[in-house]
Amino acid sequence: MPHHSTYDPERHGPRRIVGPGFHEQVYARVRTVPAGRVTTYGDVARALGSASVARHVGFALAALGEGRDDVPWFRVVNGRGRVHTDPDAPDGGEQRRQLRAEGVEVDAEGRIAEFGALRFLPPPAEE
DNA sequence: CGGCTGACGACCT
DNA sequence: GAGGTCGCCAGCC
Repeated sequence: MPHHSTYDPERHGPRRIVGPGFHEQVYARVRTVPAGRVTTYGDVARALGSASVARHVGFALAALGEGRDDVPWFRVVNGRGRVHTDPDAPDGGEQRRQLRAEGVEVDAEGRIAEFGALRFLPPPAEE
């Protein structure tokens, strides 16, 4: 252990909650988000037991291939209610298109309208 | 086996 | 606002 760590369990949750099969656990939590609602990377991380793995939630979703339509990845946005950037897409990209298709308003900046009301917290994962 | 890649979030300047 | 640091690590080559 580093004798001088900035790690704070109050803020980050327990260490080393990520393990083999982590991606599948992420996918299972994301599947709990109903159509027309959104959640955040951090919310999924907390549902899995540790806020500090929000980044890995993103990694897991990034690892989804084209052929993985059983995971509604597009319902996951960042903690400020914005979709992950689709820089070169004139229409805002696939995520916005999919969200709009289920009635979620997304502005030109990628912001979700009524984010607070649409935000869905995935239930905690079971052991 | 080692090295690299990768969709965040909280806090700081 | 914008930018940097650091917390976190599986999966794939």
